[in-house]
Amino acid sequence: MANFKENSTNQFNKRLVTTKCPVTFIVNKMGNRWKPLVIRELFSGTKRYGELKKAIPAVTEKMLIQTLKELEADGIINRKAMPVVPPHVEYSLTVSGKDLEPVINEMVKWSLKYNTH
Amino acid sequence: MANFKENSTNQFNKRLVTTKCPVTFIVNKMGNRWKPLVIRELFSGTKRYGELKKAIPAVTEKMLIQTLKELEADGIINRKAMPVVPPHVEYSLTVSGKDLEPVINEMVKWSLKYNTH
DNA sequence: ACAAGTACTTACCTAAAAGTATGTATCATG
DNA sequence: CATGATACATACTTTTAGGTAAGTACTTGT
Repeated sequence: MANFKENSTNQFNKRLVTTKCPVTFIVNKMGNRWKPLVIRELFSGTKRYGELKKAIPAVTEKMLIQTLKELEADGIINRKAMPVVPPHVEYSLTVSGKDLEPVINEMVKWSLKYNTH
Repeated sequence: MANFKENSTNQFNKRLVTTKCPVTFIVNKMGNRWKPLVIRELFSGTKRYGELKKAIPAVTEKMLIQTLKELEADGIINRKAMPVVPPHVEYSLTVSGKDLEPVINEMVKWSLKYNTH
């Protein structure tokens, strides 16, 4: 019965790298599967939940909500819920979210140059 | 017994996002836990395997090798093995690897601005 | 009474990423 | 003949990101 201590090491390393490496820091904020697509949608302005869902058909509701919650918790998007029924919720980029544009532009430039599909 | 087809969906979505989203494309190439650290070391010039290991103490040999293999397979680094004993292997950035510098600079800029540890 | 519409929520599950522990090849040197 | 030095390799294990399936809340319209 091997005495595994992987859990602590894994979490320790994750935290270590996230706090010490700025690249990993930003990747954690916007590098998951659906985050870039959501951010991209919001670059063109405020969107409702249903609009985001329609714009990104492959994402499940669970993953979309989860993605939105994380982006909100990280201060990248704003969530504005209208107290009406049926519900009406609007998502938009915060200042730091809009500030991702030059970063993403550089990333896209590199990808277009080196992705020879 | 639920008829799970997650595997195919997961892989399908991964492929979909990687091919359609340039941000995900580049994140897949250099966004794993240890890749940015290795790339950063190589920005300052060619390094031996042992030097990389010493410069990044937290990484295990397995993960370092795996990281180097992937970076090599993706054309981001070069591996030059000298046929001597004990072995002498040198790693360096390729053109596309060096081309990551402006991208990484933008990423670092954003992180330093918004990481209020 | 019940369906429609919108934005979620939750319990459960799988595959992929990361980590552990240990072993390998080769030659020079003491 | 065993040890050191260097750069890996491999079998196994855990954590986590992502996915499935199904349900909830609230009100208006029929």
